[in-house]
Amino acid sequence: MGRKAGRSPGETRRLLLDAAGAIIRTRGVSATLDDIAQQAGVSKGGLVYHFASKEDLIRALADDLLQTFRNAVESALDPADTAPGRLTRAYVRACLDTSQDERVLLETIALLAQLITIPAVAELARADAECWDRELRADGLPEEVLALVVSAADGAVNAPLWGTLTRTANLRRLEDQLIRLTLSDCAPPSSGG
Amino acid sequence: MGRKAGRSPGETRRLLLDAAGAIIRTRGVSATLDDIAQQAGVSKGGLVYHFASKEDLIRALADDLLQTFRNAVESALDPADTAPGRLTRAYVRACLDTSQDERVLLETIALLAQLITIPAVAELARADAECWDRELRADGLPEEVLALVVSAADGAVNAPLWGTLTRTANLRRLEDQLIRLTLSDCAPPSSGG
DNA sequence: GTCTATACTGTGATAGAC
DNA sequence: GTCTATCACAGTATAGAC
Repeated sequence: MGRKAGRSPGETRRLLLDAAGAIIRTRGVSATLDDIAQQAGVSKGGLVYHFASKEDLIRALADDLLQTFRNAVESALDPADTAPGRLTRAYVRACLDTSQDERVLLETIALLAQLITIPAVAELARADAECWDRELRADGLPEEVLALVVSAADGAVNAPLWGTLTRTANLRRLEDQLIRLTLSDCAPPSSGG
Repeated sequence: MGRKAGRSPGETRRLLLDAAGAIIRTRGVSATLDDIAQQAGVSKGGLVYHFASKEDLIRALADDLLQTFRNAVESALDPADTAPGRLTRAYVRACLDTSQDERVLLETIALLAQLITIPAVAELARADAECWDRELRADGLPEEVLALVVSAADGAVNAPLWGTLTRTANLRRLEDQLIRLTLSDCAPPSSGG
């Protein structure tokens, strides 16, 4: 039995991670390792070689997704924006971004919510949330504004999780409202664009 | 084998539902039917008699939790409040309610997020979300205010899902902010209680 | 009609062949 | 380093006691 693969271990890992994301998005966390391995073009044993257990695979996938979100926020940072609330505005833009085809980020969150079932992932998410809390608090915004804006952004991101169908136009308007809230304590929500 | 139980079928069902909630809260959706049955004091076969499959059990549990939230909002309705946004304010109060011991509601949401893994539950949640959307839109609030307030409330409810530890004082302040937003288009978030 | 006991099926995990 | 063979156990289905 056994064969050497025509690719590097790192490539196989990424292949398996992407396959896991695709399969679990469709069939939920109860998707079998067989299915995931097949999607990646390796055997089940091959998968288990790279990820000691299903939990290990899912934990790595969650880590990958958390990092993807962090990258999205970083990309949303406006270099010209140096005012207090700079990071918060990037956070809002990343959360409500509708430019990506098929709302990749929203799907990512929905997938993450599935993974969070696993205790190891929950712990990962907790540490990540704590990190965000620290960074956002240091962003220079009044606490009340920060709490309101971040809660709303989080709510919008979580909406698809609960089956709420959010239309692009509504997300854009909410994004504008939230950005305005970070720029002044009292932005009239009724004069929205 | 077999025995008549010293209780009605309905009581057994509720016993099993409560047990499922308790066990799944602790061990996740991967909790075994054996564990749940044992917690309820019946055999695994007995459980399967009342709920044809694990999916069926989880679907019933989700339905029960959705109804619990709906009841919470109804209880939060202020009889003296007849102004536009009446339902929205109850929704906010129910979402941010910290009076219940151990934040039962927040735990309920976290549990629901676990259950939503199952496709049948996702469909249930979608229908429920659509229902809320319809009712809240008919609540007489400007669309921009509604979207902002509901998103923020949803975000606060979902926060524990992501491991964010929300302190009671912060939730109270956010609740005040959101209620004020439903009463005027421009409530200064900085004068919070 | 309700339930217990138990056998069946398929999944995740492991040991070891190549 | 990769994969096959196999094991242990969870979810499901069924038989039959009350």
